[in-house]
Amino acid sequence: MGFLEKVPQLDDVIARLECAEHLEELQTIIEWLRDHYAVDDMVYHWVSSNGTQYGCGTYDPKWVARYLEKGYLRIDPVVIGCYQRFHPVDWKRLDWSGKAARAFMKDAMAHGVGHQGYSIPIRGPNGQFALFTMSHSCDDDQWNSFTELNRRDLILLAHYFNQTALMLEPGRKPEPTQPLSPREVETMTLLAVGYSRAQVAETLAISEHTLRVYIESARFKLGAMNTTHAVARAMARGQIVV
Amino acid sequence: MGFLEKVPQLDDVIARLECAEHLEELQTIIEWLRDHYAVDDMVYHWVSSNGTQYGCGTYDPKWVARYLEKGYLRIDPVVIGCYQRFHPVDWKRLDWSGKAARAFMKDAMAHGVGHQGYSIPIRGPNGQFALFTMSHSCDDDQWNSFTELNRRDLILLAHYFNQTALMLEPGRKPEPTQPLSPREVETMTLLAVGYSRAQVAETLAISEHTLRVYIESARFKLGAMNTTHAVARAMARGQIVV
DNA sequence: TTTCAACTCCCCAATTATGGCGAGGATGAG
DNA sequence: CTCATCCTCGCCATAATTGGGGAGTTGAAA
Repeated sequence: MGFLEKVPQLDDVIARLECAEHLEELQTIIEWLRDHYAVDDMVYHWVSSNGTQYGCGTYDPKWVARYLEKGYLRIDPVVIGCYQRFHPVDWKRLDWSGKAARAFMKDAMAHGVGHQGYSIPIRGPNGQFALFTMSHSCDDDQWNSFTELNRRDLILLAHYFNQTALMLEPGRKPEPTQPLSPREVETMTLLAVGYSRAQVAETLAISEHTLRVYIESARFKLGAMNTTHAVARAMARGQIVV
Repeated sequence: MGFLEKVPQLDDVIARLECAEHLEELQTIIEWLRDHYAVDDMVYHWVSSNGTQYGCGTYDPKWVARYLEKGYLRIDPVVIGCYQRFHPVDWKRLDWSGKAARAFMKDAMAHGVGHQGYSIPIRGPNGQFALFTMSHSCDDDQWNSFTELNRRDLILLAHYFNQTALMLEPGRKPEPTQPLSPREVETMTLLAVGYSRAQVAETLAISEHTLRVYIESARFKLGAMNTTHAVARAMARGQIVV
């Protein structure tokens, strides 16, 4: 029997997610889900611009604090593995070799994290990255039947959950994106694919002096310190497609 | 009545998607869907590293050729709009002001693209970006009832479809991502957020000479021409989180 | 134990990017 | 018609980046 199979209220959950306006609501919903479906933990948890982890669902606060303090974000095979993947993934299929990873797992289990887990990666338009995770301490058979039977529900849930979480993410909204002019976009794009200023000027058939005007105005619009920063921001904000 | 509402075979479709190994299969499935659910067009369509559009579902090949030739990828409000969004979006809610956008729409409709549309953005781990689009020529009321009733099915479908399309995307796989060392990652990350070399060196408490070694080796590993290019590639490949 | 990758430091000269200045024509929105 | 924005071009001096060398230590994996 799957855990979520018996959830006719999935619609209600999604409806609540769709109109959620604060992170606290996500917390409430996720705790409700956990309690009703006997999963040890259901967690949304996301990573963003500076590698910060903003939200953490129902993990023990002590564990969350330790996780952040120890910088586990850059060690945790779940985060690292999902960051490069398209698909939802069972923790067992991740790469747990490596000393740091094993030490991390040991520490996690000492803090009450289940040894079975399933995480679904979702990405936002500006490089935001979120995980929706379920964990449990049951045996392999039970766990497999859970994930196999309910993948579809879980994906839908994760999709709504993470989308909501990413949209509500603090510190993202007050970044008004000033549009770049077509020439500026071309300039930034060519720089991003490795052209030097001289090459870009030649490609666009303009003088290098003119090119500089574009770079500087783009840098200004993007609030960037230098060309590299400007290109990085333009990419991160989706203003250029590279 | 929704279009997809009557689709008990959704499960079959997803099962086929899950085991698809070639792009042709997606084409087949999408044509089947279109025929059965009376949507003028169902399209998967994706954008990638160099802004190329690799796959295009069931649009008229003439239109696809024209689209590519004219560089509509950088004009199309559907692509531009969805690229910055989390949520599925109705074409009506996009920004169609601007001369280029209107000219594009006119051209599109002249080539048989419906005036109603709904697109769902999905992203992959390395900056890949895909759209799953449905279009139709019905009136607003019919269209609204379609999108409102079936959003959930569509999202699931889009999720599987785009994920599959992105995974099968040609030209992505043979790009072996050479891992960056921790120091290199730190270097690239700090450069991406606007630090100059001197500032990065100071932050990492190493000499600027050492820093140069990292930058150069990262550039080498990433196959980049210069620092800006290296940072752009590292970002695009998800090797740094900015 | 050896080997390999990562981390650290140094020099010099050439190339490239940047900062600040000014200026004219085209185009589209109000 | 006017204002704003975009596109285009120029100069000069300074600051920053890059290319090409070489070399020692540590630590983990084979």
